[in-house]
Amino acid sequence: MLTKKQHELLMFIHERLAETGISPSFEEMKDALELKSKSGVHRLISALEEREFIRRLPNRARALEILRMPEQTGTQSSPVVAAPKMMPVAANDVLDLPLHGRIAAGQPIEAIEGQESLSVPAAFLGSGEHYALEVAGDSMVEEGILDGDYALIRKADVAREGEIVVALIDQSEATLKTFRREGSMIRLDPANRNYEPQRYAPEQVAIQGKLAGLLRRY
Amino acid sequence: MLTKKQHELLMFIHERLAETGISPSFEEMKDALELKSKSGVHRLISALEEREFIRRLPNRARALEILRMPEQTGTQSSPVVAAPKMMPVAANDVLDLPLHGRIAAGQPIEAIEGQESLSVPAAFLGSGEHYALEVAGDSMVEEGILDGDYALIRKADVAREGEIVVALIDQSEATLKTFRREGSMIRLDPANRNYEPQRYAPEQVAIQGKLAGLLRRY
DNA sequence: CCTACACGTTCTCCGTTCGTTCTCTATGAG
DNA sequence: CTCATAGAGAACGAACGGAGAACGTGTAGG
Repeated sequence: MLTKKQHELLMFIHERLAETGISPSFEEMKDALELKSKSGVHRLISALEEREFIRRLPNRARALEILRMPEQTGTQSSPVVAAPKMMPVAANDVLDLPLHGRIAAGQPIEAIEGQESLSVPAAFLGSGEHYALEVAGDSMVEEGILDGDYALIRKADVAREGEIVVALIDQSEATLKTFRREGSMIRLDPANRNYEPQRYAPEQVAIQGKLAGLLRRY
Repeated sequence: MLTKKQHELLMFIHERLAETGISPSFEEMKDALELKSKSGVHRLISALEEREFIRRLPNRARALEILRMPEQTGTQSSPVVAAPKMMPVAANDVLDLPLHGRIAAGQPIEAIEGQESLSVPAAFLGSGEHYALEVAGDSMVEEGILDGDYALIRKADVAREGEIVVALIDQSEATLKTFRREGSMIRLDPANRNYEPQRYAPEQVAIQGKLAGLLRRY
């Protein structure tokens, strides 16, 4: 799927993201690959984007996001049937997302007994690994996320400004909030006037995924 | 399904991908199969592609991707030709709902050219006939229904107090609103302070369905 | 508001790698 | 025999990757 340089660059980005949470600039990638010009980096990035390994916001600085890593990472969780070996999803299929529990403002995710799951058309999600959470509480009502909705979450450990994320605070409480940076701090904004934004040091916050979709039943 | 050479090549690609995450070039495959020309490789690759074992980006270097492996993993159902017989909906299936268009407050449904459709897990809907509409506008934001969401509608011609319905007014304008009665009149309530409830005589209003679900993509 | 700075984007030029296509030949199955 | 599969070899063009420079765009500071 990838050429050596593309692979090398992807690894570098992944490393940086894991370490600092900030994506490298073109300049930094240029140095890391020992190039003397950014144009090559640009082409590599475009190739990775085309192949859906990364995503980015055009004209935004350091706005890279990794969607998946090449092969290896046996992270796939096909819990129901004895997993074969993570085929890339045939585009027209249904995915059974594991329903990990309920998520509320300020409470840990309640584990759901008996591993339920939720079927979603694969075409509805991007690539990457996903899971589902039932939303509890009204902290995101102003974003149209209501109590009882099912949030479809794409696993990720970094987030960009303004994205809605599942964040684990102090390794104990998981919450669904809008992610923002404020200086060196991280701010998690609810979408409900009755609740206050919360500020944390980066070490306190672990991103567990980003909101990728929403299902509601009436 | 595969000839010996095709199988051999597939195995080689799979191995390389698992080990390095980088797909082999034609040159490398040529060597691995102990050929002296790339043309044979090309034909093998084409055969594998045709049989849907691999996928690739045309004219891109090292852009191979394995879709499945031969035999064992009987999980795959040849996606294209499959399923001529599944009339009764197996509970774990996807339904393709016709996407009839966009619906806004106060405008007729815009027909969508080219009959798109939206896949939804059958389990997610109750019984009955359904279709989908894309929501336009913000008239239902306070119910958590946002611009761009997909509303899943169950066909119906009557509604009960408080249900959210697709209503056709004077045979011309379709709108998504909460259904209420007020004396002998019908009142359609938006969920947005900026808009006013509207009152109609029963003859003016034809119910076209009730809101049964909602999908949103982020 | 304006300016500077940091970054991303695009272009041209060049050499290398890689995929594509064509022609001609060989072999085994039915 | 014919047909499908497979191989050799060569010619060609497209994509890849690198260098260097110029140009845009967002953000922050004065």
